[in-house]
Amino acid sequence: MDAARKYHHGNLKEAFLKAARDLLERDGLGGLSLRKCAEKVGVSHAAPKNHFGNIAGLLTAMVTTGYAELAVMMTADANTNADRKRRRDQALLGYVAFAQANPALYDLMFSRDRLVQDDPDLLQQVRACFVILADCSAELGWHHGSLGDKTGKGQVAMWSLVHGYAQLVTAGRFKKDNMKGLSILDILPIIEQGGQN
Amino acid sequence: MDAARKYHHGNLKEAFLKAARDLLERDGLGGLSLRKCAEKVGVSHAAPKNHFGNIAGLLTAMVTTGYAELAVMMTADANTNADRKRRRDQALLGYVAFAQANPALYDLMFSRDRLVQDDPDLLQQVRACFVILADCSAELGWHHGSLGDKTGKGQVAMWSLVHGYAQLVTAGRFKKDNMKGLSILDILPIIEQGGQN
DNA sequence: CGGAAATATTGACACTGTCAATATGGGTAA
DNA sequence: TTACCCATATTGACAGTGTCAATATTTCCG
Repeated sequence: MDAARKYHHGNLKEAFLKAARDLLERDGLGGLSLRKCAEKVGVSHAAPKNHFGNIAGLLTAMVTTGYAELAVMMTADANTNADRKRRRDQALLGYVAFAQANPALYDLMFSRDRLVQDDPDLLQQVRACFVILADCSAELGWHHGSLGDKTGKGQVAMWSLVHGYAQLVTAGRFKKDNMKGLSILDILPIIEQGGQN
Repeated sequence: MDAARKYHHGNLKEAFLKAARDLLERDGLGGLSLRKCAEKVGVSHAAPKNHFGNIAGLLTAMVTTGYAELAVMMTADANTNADRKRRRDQALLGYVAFAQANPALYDLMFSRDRLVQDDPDLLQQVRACFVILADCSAELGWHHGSLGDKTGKGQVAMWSLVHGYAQLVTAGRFKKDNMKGLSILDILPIIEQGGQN
């Protein structure tokens, strides 16, 4: 039997996730509800309970796929033979591009009280993204950061900078004329040794 | 007549803001509702409408006071004769301290779809905080940033770094052993020229 | 004093998440 | 095939939510 038609409806879980994703980016988090998802998919209002338990479970599952996509965006051209600096730049550009393409989802990915914070799948995907970022900080010219860095300063700085930049950009906080054209790569040199590039 | 007893109830607006603030930090954003605020204050469930219009108005007013408090935290000892570097450090420490003391409120202060984004009072308080941060970036040794900087790179980098750090810290994202003891001042040298201090 | 305006209450409505009870269908062992 | 079990889905109900219109109450001010 077709794996996509294994249940009464089919892959209802994935259908819910897709519906929720659409509603989230179209109407924002306030426009997303379990009942709207169910109606959009064409099932009863209580159907999500079987697959996600409650709304936190649905949001957590959706956010988990978000982190997976974020990792993909950061490593999209890692198979090319680009040099390390170019791969690092691509990862950071991919990070910001993901946030800009999915602003409401990105916000939700850092929400504290709407998710199941200790969900194993979620934690795994978060860690995967962090590892990629840690590699980026290791490839900077900082005298602090490296992959084997015991202080962790490089990772904390890189994680903070790119997350803060992504969140503020998607929130429209950089609208002044002298900030409008900047990208993450424009401000990255500031955090390298002496702004050497 | 007493200004605090000018209306039927008294300063109901401020009473609502205080109740909302308490509920927010106690039960999180999910535990905050207009009706709970009204019950906590001792008035009817529709009373908030007269003062805030809707719940977005209440949250916006609360967030606006949050930005005002953030500005105070950043400039707490500005009247002392501390040197510029010390004032800059105090501003950044105050910023992070505010976020850690009010994690749920800090999150809400950067929410996109629960606030009235174009509220004049809100925009004014946000700008006031940004100006203080811009001063901090100007007092760094960067060859890019200064108050008269036309590129804005220094301000964007500083704003991104401290916001990202504050949000990630309050979200508990820096729990690995090599990150636990770090403060914003520990990672700040990384973004200065050559990490000279 | 008396009307006007600000402020607060009441009642209603649609919408939400969640739960218990029930129904439906597929998978599987006999 | 048949009969059963269990995963899956529906139904109906409930408390809680924000918002609104209509009404009531208090304060302000000419």
